[in-house]
Amino acid sequence: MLVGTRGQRTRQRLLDAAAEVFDRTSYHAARIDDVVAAADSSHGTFYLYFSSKEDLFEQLVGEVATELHGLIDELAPVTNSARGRAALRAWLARVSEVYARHGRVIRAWTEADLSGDVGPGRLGDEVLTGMALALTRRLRMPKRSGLHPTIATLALMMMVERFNYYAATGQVDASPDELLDTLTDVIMAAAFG
Amino acid sequence: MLVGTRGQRTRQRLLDAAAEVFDRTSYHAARIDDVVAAADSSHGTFYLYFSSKEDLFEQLVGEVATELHGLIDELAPVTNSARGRAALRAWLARVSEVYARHGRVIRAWTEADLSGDVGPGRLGDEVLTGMALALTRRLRMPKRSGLHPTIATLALMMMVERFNYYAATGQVDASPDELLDTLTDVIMAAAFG
Amino acid sequence: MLVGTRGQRTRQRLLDAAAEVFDRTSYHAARIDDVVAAADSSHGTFYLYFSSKEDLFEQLVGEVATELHGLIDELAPVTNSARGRAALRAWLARVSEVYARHGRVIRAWTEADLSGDVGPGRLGDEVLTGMALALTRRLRMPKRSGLHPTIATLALMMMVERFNYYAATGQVDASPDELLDTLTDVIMAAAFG
Amino acid sequence: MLVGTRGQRTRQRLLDAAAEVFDRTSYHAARIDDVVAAADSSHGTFYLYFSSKEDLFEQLVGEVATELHGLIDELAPVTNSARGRAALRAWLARVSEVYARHGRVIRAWTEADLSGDVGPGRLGDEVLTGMALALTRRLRMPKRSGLHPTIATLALMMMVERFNYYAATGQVDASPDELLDTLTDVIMAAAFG
DNA sequence: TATGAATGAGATTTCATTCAT
DNA sequence: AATGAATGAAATCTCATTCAT
Repeated sequence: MLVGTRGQRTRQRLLDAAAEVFDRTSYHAARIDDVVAAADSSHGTFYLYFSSKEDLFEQLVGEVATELHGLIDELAPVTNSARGRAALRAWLARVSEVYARHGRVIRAWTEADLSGDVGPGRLGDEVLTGMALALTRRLRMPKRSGLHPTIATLALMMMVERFNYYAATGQVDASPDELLDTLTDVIMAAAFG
Repeated sequence: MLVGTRGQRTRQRLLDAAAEVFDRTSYHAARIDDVVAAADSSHGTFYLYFSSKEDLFEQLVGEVATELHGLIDELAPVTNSARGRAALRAWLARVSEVYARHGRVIRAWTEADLSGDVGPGRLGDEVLTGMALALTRRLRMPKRSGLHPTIATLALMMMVERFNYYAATGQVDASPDELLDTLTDVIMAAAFG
Repeated sequence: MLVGTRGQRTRQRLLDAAAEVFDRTSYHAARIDDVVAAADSSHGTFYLYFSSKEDLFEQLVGEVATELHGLIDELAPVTNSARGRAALRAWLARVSEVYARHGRVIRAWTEADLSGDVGPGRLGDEVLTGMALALTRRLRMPKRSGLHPTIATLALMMMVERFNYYAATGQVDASPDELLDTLTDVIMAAAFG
Repeated sequence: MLVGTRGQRTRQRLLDAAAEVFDRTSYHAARIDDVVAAADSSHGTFYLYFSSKEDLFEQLVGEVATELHGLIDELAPVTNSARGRAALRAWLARVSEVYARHGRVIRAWTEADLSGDVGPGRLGDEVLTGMALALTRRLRMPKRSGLHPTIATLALMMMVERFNYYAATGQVDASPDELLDTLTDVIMAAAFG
């Protein structure tokens, strides 16, 4: 379904094409030429909507980062109960869903050289830390567990992130349900024993 | 300590310089020019020892991959006991130590576009799967745990890998001991409750 | 005061905007984009009134060239007398006035690459030579002065042109009166000693 | 006669070719492609010696500006005498000689868009003002002449500059001697009557 | 009469690789 | 064994002009 003015549709076509090209190759290997060819557009048009290749990438990543960031506050309290487990699993499902939908972009994001100060920053820095913090707040770990709360949840979120990343890029041989169950189980087991 | 013939020392200087440059920037952003400048050498000399930029990278990564691969068989059985915990922690320490020593190269390896068939392949494919397999074999999880053995250990290894990666690149605010304790605790808790 | 049909007003808006943009930058650096933005118009509209960027420039310069050309015949005879001096000064004042009013366009004209056969030609070729000729005819230099009549007046007109140019673009630190007096004095002194 | 290392000769070949191309066309119309073709070199080589097209131009202009600047202090006192006239003429001859040798570059310099703060600056600003100052100091004008000393000499230097410029670019129909005599005569007449 | 999205030829610049010394 | 000048294919980016609305 095409929406928006002609310009907006052209811009979206370029974004979609870029996502596809970044996926096929990588941020550095992708050429503007490939993107405009995939979008059936032209160089001139490209620079009408993006000031540079880097700008295109940032706009692309920006969308995904915003979506992931929005998940941070959506985790319900997770207690050692069937209800708690369900809440955690549902949240992980939402995370997975974002990865499934934007896997190609996240892949390029992870691989891109964004070590400079500009750009959306590394995946692990803001979004990952934010999600780990959500887990820290919501996961009602018993005191006696002996786990360092913030470090342990950060580690667990890294597991979640990496696993979804590999799953989204087809490098893990497991069904979505197995994946979700396993992640949920590991986190519940780590938190509540 | 300088060893080897003049040629061997020159080759090593280039390898060291490449590691430094890859760390400062990234595989794609790094130029031969930067490498030879850092090594106080010249373009001509570079191509005496490496057939291409990719060849340089492969030789660099090869050393680390070999070392990580060697760790696969060194994990002792991990039972739900103080001894089992100690064995796991010791192994994780060795993994961390490799990351600490070669973090810059692993970082470039992870970020590089090696999706083609050439090169040492992705970190997750061979080495990570191999280490997960080792964990599967050595971690004596009770049947009743409900965890899917291979998938769960793969997830845990992803956690280990990512955490060490972030730690090696200075992006995690935790001491080496805290890091190791946390990883060990989470794995023990996940496996034995 | 807005005059003419809507179309004529639009054309004038574009001409005014072009004069402003040429002044800010230069003929080559000025982009159609800048002109239509300054005129609050659009690319499509621009090409309704001008067939090309060069056409715009020619129309712009044409006005000024016509005006300067008209001055050629307006110089009264200049004798070695107060009246002669006054005639010369009045004429120079008119030249200065044109420069003051159209300085920005003349500046672009002077700097533009119009070495081709098209366009209004170089400032020095037609207009400047014509004005020098007027000076030659009107300046009643005594035979004994030893000056080569046509070459000397050409040189003096170059002085006039350059000085007005620098003055119009604010690069000379002198009042209009000082400027006129100096030019008049130099020419009178050169011609009559 | 080719001198210097291979690199220095290549750089000089590129500078010479650039002077030729700037002359044939103009700064803006000249393409790197033309320059390297004229120098029988390549794009890569070009950027070995110049960081950009602008840099090339600045290096080219720098040489000429330095040479012109060097003339500032070489003017001997000019009194109302045959000796003074000879001193002035000799100095003007040196100025003309620089214009004859570097006319093509000065032409490009004058036409180039150097209104920004970077670059060697406009011809009139430093060099021209400097030469006018030299004239002010050296030209022993009688008090009673009524001329404004600094403004009048600035005007005269503008005449000198423009005239040499047109002569160097073949737009004036006069022999070098006529040119020099005329400029000398006009300045002497203006200063001493 | 006006618009502005689209175009594409052509410009500048980069960098892995070669080769004469 | 080492050098570094030279290369050129290929990348990014610009902008005068066109055209559908």
